[in-house]
Amino acid sequence: MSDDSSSTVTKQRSTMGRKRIDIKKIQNTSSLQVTFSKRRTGLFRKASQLGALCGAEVAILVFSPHGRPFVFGHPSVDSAISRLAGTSTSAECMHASGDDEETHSSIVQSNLAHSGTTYETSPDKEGLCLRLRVGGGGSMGLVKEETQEVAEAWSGGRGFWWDQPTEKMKLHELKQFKTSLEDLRTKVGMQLDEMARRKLAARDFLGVYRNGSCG
Amino acid sequence: MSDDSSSTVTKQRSTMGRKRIDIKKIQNTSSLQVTFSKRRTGLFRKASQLGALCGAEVAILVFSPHGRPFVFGHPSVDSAISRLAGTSTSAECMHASGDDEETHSSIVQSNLAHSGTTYETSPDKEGLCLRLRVGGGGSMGLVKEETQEVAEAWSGGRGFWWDQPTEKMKLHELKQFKTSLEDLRTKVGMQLDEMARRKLAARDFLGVYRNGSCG
DNA sequence: AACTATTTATAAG
DNA sequence: TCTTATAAATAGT
Repeated sequence: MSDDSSSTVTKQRSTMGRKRIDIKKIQNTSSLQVTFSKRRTGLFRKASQLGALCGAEVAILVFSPHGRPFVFGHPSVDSAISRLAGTSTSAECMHASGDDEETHSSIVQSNLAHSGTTYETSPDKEGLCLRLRVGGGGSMGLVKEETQEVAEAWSGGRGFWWDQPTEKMKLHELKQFKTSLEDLRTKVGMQLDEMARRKLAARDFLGVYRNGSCG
Repeated sequence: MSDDSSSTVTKQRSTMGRKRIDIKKIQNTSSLQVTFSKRRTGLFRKASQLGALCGAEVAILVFSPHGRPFVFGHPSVDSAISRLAGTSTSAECMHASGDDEETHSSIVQSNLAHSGTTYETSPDKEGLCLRLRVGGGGSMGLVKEETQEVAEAWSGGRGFWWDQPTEKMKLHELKQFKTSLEDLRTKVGMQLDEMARRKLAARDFLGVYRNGSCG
């Protein structure tokens, strides 16, 4: 607006700006990687916002085209899926558990990939660290060692600790994840039973009232 | 630009436009619901785009603040999580399986909630329906019944079929989901073993070369 | 990784 | 649900 206006100096745009793209598989390998990276980040950001704004439980699993797994959970990496499982069983209980002591502000993100484990937290980084310490129950004798590595990474000062290649923490995460999955599977199984039970109950109900006045 | 310009008629803006918001829990119940709905839709859209653009496998679980579960999977509802599990085992196999016959164009969405099971597809609704027919293997003798209900819902014409209260299909989905989870758990367990194995290998490697010239 | 023109998502109404 | 003004995400460089 406030430039010299009528000059003929056609100022070169530094970029062509964003272009519209078709939503179909990107063929160029390098741009695919860039896009995947950007969009996965964006997806996780959106998920964390959904969790924070609405108090929703969110879990995302993404496998990159190369096969690397990425996991996102709100409100925390090691509890999101299990909490999700916990609330998934019965809708009746959910209203209550959905609102209690949510750590809405925490944004947690985990890459289980070879590229290294990553976590991000907004405010309560210490809370996350603590959570990691408390961790999986430690019956495998590795938890302490992992915790140590986490702690060291934290106190490192320069560079974010999630940039450290922490093989041990990846193991830790996977253990958590596995446990959570087992829990979730159990809960889903219970819900199946519950639904089967209700179906039978409904059948009985319909049987009893099939000539009744409740229609 | 081309309106009567110098008139003093200050045209009322129909809206104040979008406003910036803090990412913290929305207190107003109704706006929370609206926001949850919009943003969950947006999240699923982003996920489907990520899947389509990059050939990534994506699974999302969301529990609304009210406790209703929503599931998204790419490339399809009943296969996404299991495919995810299938590709999660070894990175080597993934590159291959990531590219074959992806139904990138399909956007599939499922609500397991009481509000009724919902699916959405962009182009290949019939493909989805077919997929549902082929479904879980049917050793429980319920699949056929479920399929029937799906088919009926489809042919209903007016109103989207996912508005139908299809208790049976929810059962179907849950079965699929449970199976997928079992598979995924198994695969995660295998990956744990794999990582443990690699760690030992690395230790051996480091042991062998601890005095070598590779540093 | 940073930049920016543009598209896309979405808060309000 | 529909619209609109604006914020936010992101494609291409």
